[in-house]
Order: sequence, then C-alpha cells, then structure tokens
Amino acid sequence: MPEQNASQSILDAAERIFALHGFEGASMRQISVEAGVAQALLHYHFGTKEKLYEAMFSRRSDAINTERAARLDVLFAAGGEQLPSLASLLEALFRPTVEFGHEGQAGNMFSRVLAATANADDERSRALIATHYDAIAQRFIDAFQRVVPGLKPSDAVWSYMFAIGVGMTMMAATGRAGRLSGGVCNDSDVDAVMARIVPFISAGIEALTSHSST
Amino acid sequence: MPEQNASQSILDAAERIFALHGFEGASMRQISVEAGVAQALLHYHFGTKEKLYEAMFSRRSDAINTERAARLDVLFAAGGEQLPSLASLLEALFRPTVEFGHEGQAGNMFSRVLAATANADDERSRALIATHYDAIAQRFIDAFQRVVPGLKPSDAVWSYMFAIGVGMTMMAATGRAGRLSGGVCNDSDVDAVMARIVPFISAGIEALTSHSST
DNA sequence: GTCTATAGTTCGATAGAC
DNA sequence: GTCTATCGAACTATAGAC
Repeated sequence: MPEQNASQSILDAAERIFALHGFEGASMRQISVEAGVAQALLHYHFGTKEKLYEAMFSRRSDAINTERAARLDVLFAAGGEQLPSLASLLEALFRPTVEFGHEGQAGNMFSRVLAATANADDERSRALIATHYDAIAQRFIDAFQRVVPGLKPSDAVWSYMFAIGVGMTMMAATGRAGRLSGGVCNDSDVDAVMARIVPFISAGIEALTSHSST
Repeated sequence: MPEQNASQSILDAAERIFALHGFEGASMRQISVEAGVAQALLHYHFGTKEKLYEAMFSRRSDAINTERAARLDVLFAAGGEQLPSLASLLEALFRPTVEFGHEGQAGNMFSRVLAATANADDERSRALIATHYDAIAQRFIDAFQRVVPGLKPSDAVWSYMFAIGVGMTMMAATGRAGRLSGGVCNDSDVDAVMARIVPFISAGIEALTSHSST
C-alpha cells in the first residue's frame, strides 16, 4: 500500500468517478470523498472541475501516446528494410490504451473515459481529442497508407475512424457481448478481443482498396 | 409548419437537448424552454426526468427496430430460395437508424443519443439497450451465421459488436473524420460512409471465419 | 497544504390557480 | 392541460483558520 500524495489520490478518484458517471454526472463532492480529502483541496490543486477533468485526461493519454509513438518509431526504424505488418500497427494502436489505462485499479477506468470522450460532440470533448489524439492519429493514418498499397488518403482516414470504432467495443466494455452470447464472449478479456479485432480490421482496411466509390 | 401537441414538442425538445448535453448535463428547464412550454408540463406528461428520457428513447428506437425487423422478414422471406447477401444485411442494420433518427430536425439527434447510450455503462443505459435492442441484435447475429458459412456462434456475436462499433462513426458524427482529412471526409454524409462501412465490415466478418483462436 | 464553513446558483419536483 | 410560484436539496466555488 504505497503512500501517495493528495494530487495523485485526487486524480485516481476523479478517473474512477468521471468514468462511472460522466463529466456532468460526477460531482466534486463525490470525488473528494473517494479521494479521502476535503472538497476544497480539489480546487486548491486543480482550480475548477473542468481543469480537474483535463488533468485527469492528460495524465493517461500522454502516457499512452508516448508509448504509441515509441512503438511506431521501432516499427519504422531507419534502416529497417521491410515494412511492418498491418497487424503490428494495430497492436501499436490498441495495446498501449488497454495496458496504461489501469494502474492498480480494478477495471480499466480511463478507457471508459476515453470512449465517452471520443464519441461525444460537446466542445470540451472535441478539444481534448483534438489536442491529445489528433497528432498521433495522423501518424497511424500515414502508416496505413505506407503498408497497404493502393489505399487512398481519404480511405486511410476512414480506416482509422473505423478501427477506433471497433476498438470501442473493448474500451467501453459494457458487458453487452457477454449478454448477447449467453456468457461466452467477454469484452473485458483483452487478449480474446484483440485476437478478433486485429484480423477483422486488417481485412476491413484491405477491402477499402478495391471499392469503387470516390 | 404543422401544429403538434405539447407531448410531441416536449419529446422533440428532449431529443435535441439530451443529444447535445447527455442525461445529466441536460436540464428540465432547458427542455421546457426549447419546447415552448412550462417546466411543470414536462412532469405532468412524463412524471420524472428519467421517464422522459425513456419515452424519448423508445419513440425512435421502436420505429427503427420495427423497420429493421420488416427488412429482415423480406430478406429471409419464406419460399425465397437463396440467402441474402451480407451487404444487404448491413443495409438493414444501419439504414433504418440513419433514416428514422431525424424527422424534420437538422442533424440526426437521436443517433447521437443512441451512440452515447450504447457506449455508456450506467444502469439506465444498459437497461435501455437491453430492452430495446438486444432482441433485434439476436436476429442479426443469427442472420450473420446463416449467410456466412463457417462463422462460429461466438464470432457472430463479435461480428455484431464490431459492426455496431464501426457504425458509431456515422452515428456519433463528431466531425473528426473531416478534421483528420483536411475536410475531404464527412462523417455526416451517410451515403459516403455507408459505401465504405459495408465493404469494411463484410470483409471483417469473413475474416473471422478463418482465424484460429477459440 | 489541508481543513471547516458557507455563499450563491441551479436543479428536479410539487402545490395550487385557472 | 397548462400555467406561476416555490420548496428543499444538490451543486461549484471561495473565504479564512490552522
């Protein structure tokens, strides 16, 4: 049981409460109770609820996208003669999120925050995704074009959007797959989902090279 | 400009306000202003905020899923000798949502509500999806197995989950595809998205018949 | 840095006139 | 059915002691 400072406790509590109830549904009171500190301390360290949310979001997404960038660097290392596989790109896209999203906590709380933020269309969500995810997204879109011959630039963008959509099944982890399969499928079983997501998306992207629309 | 009764005005306003701000972020006051009625009238007609949300959700989802069921009935009509194509199943899955989601209103407000509800993991969202979407989901899962030889039952469930995930790109319509493509891709252009979603998902599902995991 | 106490606002819901 | 008026609870944020 490591002693950690109040800021970290607050961020951990915020991650969990925001994941369970959303930005509007979560309250500063609830977060302060979960963190075991006075409510005023949240404002002392982070100013407003809005800025606490941004700090909570940045902490994990910066770690995730640093790792993603490092993996892309390795895959496209200078001097490497052959291109990486599409499957290895998808591993680099998804693994850091499912590995860095939880840290000691039960369940992957940040993935739920991310799924909700990516799908919302309010200004706060849009700005967070644009600031923290658009640059790395461009790198993956470029990578798709390099490893899939004949993939048009616009279809590389669609490929990325669809891939993220499929990955949402794993990130949101609503338990619906289990319900629909009578308990056979488990959307929290990362390895099982990855084993299906990767071939599914790979084949989907390849198929976009041959469709006829503009 | 058709005269409509207060209940319909309230549901229309609720759909729009809930789509823009979520359940917790929307207020009964805001909805009453948008509908042009007194706030007390919302409680007279629908009781609580919770029940208003459910009424708003049911109105569109019942219309959508009645249409989906009718399309499945036609595709698998008794006496029909040949099986429908996978592409035609995906049309039956997605078209009713994008066509019935808006009715006069600009933008497809209900699709945004649906995307948020499907991805959330609170009890209200889970119950609404289970009540209004699980039965028709089972019909699509069964249909996938019938038209794709060699698709295992559990992979048919994953196919459905992944298909819905891809469709979220269109339903959430956050504008991100446009941002990432410098304006070339438009996630509100239903025909353009459908032209790519259908081959993408079709190829993805076919690919699941040959992967080796259990 | 961390606390208690509270100011000031907004919320969902209801009472009661018409 | 529709309105005005309002209650009591919850919220974000701040003031000020230690």
